[in-house]
Amino acid sequence: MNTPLPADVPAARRERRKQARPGELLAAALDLFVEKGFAATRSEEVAQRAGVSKGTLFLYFPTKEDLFKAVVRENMAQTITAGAAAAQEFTGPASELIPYMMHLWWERFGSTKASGLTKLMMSEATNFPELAVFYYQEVIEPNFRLVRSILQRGIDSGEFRCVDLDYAIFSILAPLIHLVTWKHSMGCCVSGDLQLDPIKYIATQADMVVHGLLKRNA
Amino acid sequence: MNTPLPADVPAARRERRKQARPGELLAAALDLFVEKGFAATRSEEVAQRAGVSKGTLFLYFPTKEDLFKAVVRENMAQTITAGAAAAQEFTGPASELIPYMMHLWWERFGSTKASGLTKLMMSEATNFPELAVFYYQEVIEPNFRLVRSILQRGIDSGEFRCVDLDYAIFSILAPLIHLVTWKHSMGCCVSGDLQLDPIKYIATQADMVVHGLLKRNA
DNA sequence: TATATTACTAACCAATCAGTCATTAATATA
DNA sequence: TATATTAATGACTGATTGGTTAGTAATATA
Repeated sequence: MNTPLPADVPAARRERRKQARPGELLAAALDLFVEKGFAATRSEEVAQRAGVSKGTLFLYFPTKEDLFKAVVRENMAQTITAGAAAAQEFTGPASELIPYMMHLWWERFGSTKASGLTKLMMSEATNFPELAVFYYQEVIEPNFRLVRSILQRGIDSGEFRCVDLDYAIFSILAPLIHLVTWKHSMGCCVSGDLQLDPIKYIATQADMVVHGLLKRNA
Repeated sequence: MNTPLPADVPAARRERRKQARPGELLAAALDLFVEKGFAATRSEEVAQRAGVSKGTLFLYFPTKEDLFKAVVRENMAQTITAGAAAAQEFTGPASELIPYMMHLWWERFGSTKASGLTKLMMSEATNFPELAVFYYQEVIEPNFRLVRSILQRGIDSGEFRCVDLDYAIFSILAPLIHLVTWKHSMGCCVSGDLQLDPIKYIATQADMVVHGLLKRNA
């Protein structure tokens, strides 16, 4: 009866910050989608983590799907072009460009939270076909082109064997994709014995693919 | 009022087949889980496809999670040991064993419906940690051992360079996993231009990794 | 044919959760 | 200070769906 109400504990003041909300919601959604997947993430949780009510979330993103799409779009825009520029500037032989680019990729993308989107897209592709197409055009295809151009460079310079580029690119990409995919799936569960060192993993894979590409000195 | 009931159209007779149900339910669940993912698959759909009511499904599998676990266990048991036997019997050099095993893997597993479980486990690992551990122990770890032994064979015979086995195995495994993962995710959506020929893909990857492993003839 | 057993069903329940909307309060403006 | 505007809330809803159970009918047995 007489128990006083929690008084006016600030209890999260009701702030009006129209500018900041979308970004904060997207960041919270990225965290949770990566951590729990799309279906298992409750929209109220996203709102909570962003420090707003569920109503506010739907004020900025009409549906959960729209939120998901915005998360993917948001976090893919930047990293795409940066790599191409780095490759352009590199002046050494292709056999050194490959390990360089692979390490750069890890540093700029693989080791960041955004790499969780790789697994996320894989998991949800069939449930969001249009988004998968977007992701393919905006992320995958550009990466294919970049890797293809690097291989072409090595072939043109006479370093590399003449391989079918459309298939050889996966010797570089598959190990990288596998690394981040593992990190965000099995890697969380079997914390046991087999801990991979990402740097060593990439160094090994780069070495292997370069050896695989180099012409054999007769 | 007088509209006659649908008479006694057979309308799916009510059969009692205790023996056959579990297998049929597992088959239906495999189809749907692979096609739509765990969360997006409705248990009633599974029952329907198996030709029974939802109640019957829960008669044989107490929860949806149990059904999922049973599907994974069911479809992983066989394929594991077959590969090891094939490797044992092979008598040629390791450089030929690798492409042989990779093609065999495609024929026996990659091209079958069961390969969808690879992607499924990846997607659901964090939601089913215990199942992920099971999958790791029963599927992944044995495969690691098999590939490691193949590489060891090539090193022992003097064909291959001395590489770190725990990392080199991914030069073989990552491209294979990537192939089936792609097939069951992006592959469904971007039916467009880039159609990979699995056989050629595997041949290319095998060639690349063998080149990467072989000692360079001075 | 009569009775007992149980595989199977379908209607049902309870919980979950995406999305809504009337209300509230923080700011802008007069 | 008074009024208008709108960002933010949270209680609510409607639809979905995992799981239950009382009852039904197919088989076994006598």
